[in-house]
Amino acid sequence: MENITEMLKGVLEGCVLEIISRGETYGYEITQQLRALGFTDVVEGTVYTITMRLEKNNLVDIEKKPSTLGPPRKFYTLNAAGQEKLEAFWEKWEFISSKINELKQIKSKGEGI
Amino acid sequence: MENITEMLKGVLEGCVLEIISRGETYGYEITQQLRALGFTDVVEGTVYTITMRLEKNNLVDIEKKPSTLGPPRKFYTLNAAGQEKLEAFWEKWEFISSKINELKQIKSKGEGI
DNA sequence: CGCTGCTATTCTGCGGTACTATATACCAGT
DNA sequence: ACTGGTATATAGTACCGCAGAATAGCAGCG
Repeated sequence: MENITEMLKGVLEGCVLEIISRGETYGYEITQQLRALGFTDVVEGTVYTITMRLEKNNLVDIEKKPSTLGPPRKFYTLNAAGQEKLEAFWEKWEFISSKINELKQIKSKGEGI
Repeated sequence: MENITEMLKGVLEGCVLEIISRGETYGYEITQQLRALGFTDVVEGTVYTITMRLEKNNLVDIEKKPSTLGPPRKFYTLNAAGQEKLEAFWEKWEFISSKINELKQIKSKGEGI
């Protein structure tokens, strides 16, 4: 999918929160999971800026662990604030999603508002 | 709904395209339709920047008509390029929407990817 | 040992988008 | 004259995802 970057704004962070909420994980793995999901063009740098933001806003706890496959990994887990943020994300998504689909349905029915 | 602004990026333009596609309309009316849809915090300035962008990218045709209720209105209609852009928007929306809902379903099922 | 390749984090600057706030214009009602 | 609704226009700000590169650690190969 080409050029979806603008539509990912505000959405990608929510995805990262959701992925972290499923269990302790680190930046590189998050990137790969996003790619597996279908967002194939997501690069490490993008995820990094998001995790940095989560750190800055105190939404995650951090633990550094050594790896046999390279440099040490920074593992993230959601804290209480992060959980709240995640729930807020899903509420916002529900809201916007329903509104857009409403608009789309009106489209298919060919009616005005 | 509070602070959904970041998640509206890239989406709002698509909504405006869709609204215009239903028939000739102008900035102020578009704003009101978006509010009626549920995006209550959208203001004229925001819509204006979008319509300006549509103009700049040659996605709309413009016709100025007098109004008895105030200054003249600038009516917009989609041209061929605008129609294409609109279709591309819905495709992107379908894509992202399905991916996010997939993530959400995994969430509710409590499974990993 | 030097090279390549994979894993993994970090840093910086950029472009695009919505929002804020304000100015301007026109008309109707009081 | 003044307020309020309609309507377009503009400058400035904040935020987010992305590109691109640097750095680090380990394994395998010739």
